Amino acid sequence: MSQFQQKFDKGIWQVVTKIKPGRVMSYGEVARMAGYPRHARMVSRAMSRSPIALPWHRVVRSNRTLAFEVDSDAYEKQASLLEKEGVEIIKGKIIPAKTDDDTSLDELLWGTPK
DNA sequence: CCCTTGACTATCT
DNA sequence: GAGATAGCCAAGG
Repeated sequence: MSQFQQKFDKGIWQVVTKIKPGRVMSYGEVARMAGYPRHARMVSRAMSRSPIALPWHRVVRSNRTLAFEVDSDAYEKQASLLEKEGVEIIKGKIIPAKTDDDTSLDELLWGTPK
């Protein structure tokens, strides 16, 4: 396993685990937050390799749709996990659940309020 | 080394 | 809004 992978994976996991229930982030956003711009495609790789339980279902495409084929088992699985958290999926589009907590992910990770 | 593969994105028709 | 297109970049053959 390359050294890049080890560092990258760790960064990605750290970001993904901090996504709150009912909220979602795109692959590109996760990659950027972890400090790896333009590595959206690597995010999926990192998640499938995760040794720990990861809320992978909260990571979606930038256009707010699931990254799997609509008919696939994986799609149904992710959709049900999200709906269980109050997320709505209408016409394939993801509508995040309402929350009172407006703390941004940036604050959670870097403690730097806007 | 060259080529293909993605749980991706941004942009243009 | 749906397709097509062109970037993207590490991994694996």
